[in-house]
Amino acid sequence: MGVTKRQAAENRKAILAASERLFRERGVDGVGLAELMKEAGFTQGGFYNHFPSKDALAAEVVQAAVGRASEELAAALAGVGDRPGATLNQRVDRYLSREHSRDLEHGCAIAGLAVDVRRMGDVAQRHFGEGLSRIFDIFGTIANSSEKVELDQTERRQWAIAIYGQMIGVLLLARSVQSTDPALADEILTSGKAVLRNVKSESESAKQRIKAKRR
Amino acid sequence: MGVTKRQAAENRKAILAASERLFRERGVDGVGLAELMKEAGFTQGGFYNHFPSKDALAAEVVQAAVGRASEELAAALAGVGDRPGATLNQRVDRYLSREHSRDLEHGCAIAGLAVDVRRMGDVAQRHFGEGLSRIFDIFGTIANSSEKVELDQTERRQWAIAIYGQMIGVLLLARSVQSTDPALADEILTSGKAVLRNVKSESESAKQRIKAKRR
DNA sequence: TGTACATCAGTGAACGCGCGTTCACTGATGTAC
DNA sequence: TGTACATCAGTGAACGCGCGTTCACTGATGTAC
Repeated sequence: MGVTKRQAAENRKAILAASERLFRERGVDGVGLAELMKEAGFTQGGFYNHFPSKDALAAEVVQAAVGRASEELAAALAGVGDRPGATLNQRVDRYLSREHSRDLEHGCAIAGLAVDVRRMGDVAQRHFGEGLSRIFDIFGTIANSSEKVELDQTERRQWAIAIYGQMIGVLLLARSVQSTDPALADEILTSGKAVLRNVKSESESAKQRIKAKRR
Repeated sequence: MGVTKRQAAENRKAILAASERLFRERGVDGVGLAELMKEAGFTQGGFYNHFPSKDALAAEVVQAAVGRASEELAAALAGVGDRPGATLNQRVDRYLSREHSRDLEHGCAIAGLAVDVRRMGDVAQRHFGEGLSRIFDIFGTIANSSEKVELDQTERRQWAIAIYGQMIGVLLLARSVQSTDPALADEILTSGKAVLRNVKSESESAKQRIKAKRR
């Protein structure tokens, strides 16, 4: 229909954004290209002007989503961005909030894509792994906010992996039942928050153990 | 072809078993009925002699899988079954082992189905929720194996939810990258085990916090 | 700056294919007498 | 116990449908002169 290059680039972004929403909600196999293009505001045939295949789209969606996730985390922990200086406790409370649990489309990209990425192509999975590894490093910078035990970078990563894993596991369990048993979902979130409360002290024993294991 | 009632019942079980394997590996949307029936040793048309729809099959697969999971857990913790008296540490080590991480078809049903069940019908999701809740209660019985802090049944559930959530989250993160970055997958599993080592002491602070919150 | 033409993002129909489901048919099993 | 018939698990072809992908076409944008 004739469109400026700038407009075409924006349309491409619209397709990526629509795809991410739909893929998170229903999985890559759960959405067809026709619906996906309609959601972005276009007709089916135009898809291949922007992406060589559905698989390539999925890979780019993953790359963009985890890239954004790691940037947002870095910004939040640096005290800049729209939520400056959020403490770890606040982060946990928000992460395990009912709102985040129910917002599949915009929530944590790692939790939203972790299982599905296993069924995407290798390129998507590599992008995911790179983002995940970055996030572990960034998240690990919180570890030394308690002074009782100081961890080096490798140890901080171990700590980050275990705590981040716990947050994701609790979130995914809550999501798995929230539409048919919201009370159970709430109980799961609340229990996770109770145990993760004051993560600094919670993780002191974890830190001790990491230290002990490395000697 | 004419088959005894006993044989027909066994064939039905074969369809369920094949479906569970394929659904865990590729998701319900990732497998067609033709392939599924072939895997079970039959032709496509016979499917509807056993199940009213693919959706009903998925629901029954979930029910059977989580039912078996909770029974096995109960048996293991009671010190009977083929792995009598396994300590919690041993359980964690096995749960976060490379072998369990790579055995998608036969491993923990909760971890294997948690995300997919969200996209199945309500019946499947309700079966999952019931099994999950049962597992929390059973798993919670380990909580009092340390004598420092005694928890009542409600508190033990909170503890179980958080620890089980951590195990599942770490496992799912490892699985998400294991085919393209096995080293990262191993690092995730190892980190999870390091932090969960001696879960009794790890969870002492969690228990303290649960107690403190309830007063 | 104005004209002529190539580019290429968009449309919408079509492709072959596999999907979930239905159906007519087969023939050993299971039942009624 | 033996015969006649109903049942129903299994087969394999067919149904309409939506899938990912391809294609001919359109027409404003972008470029060459």
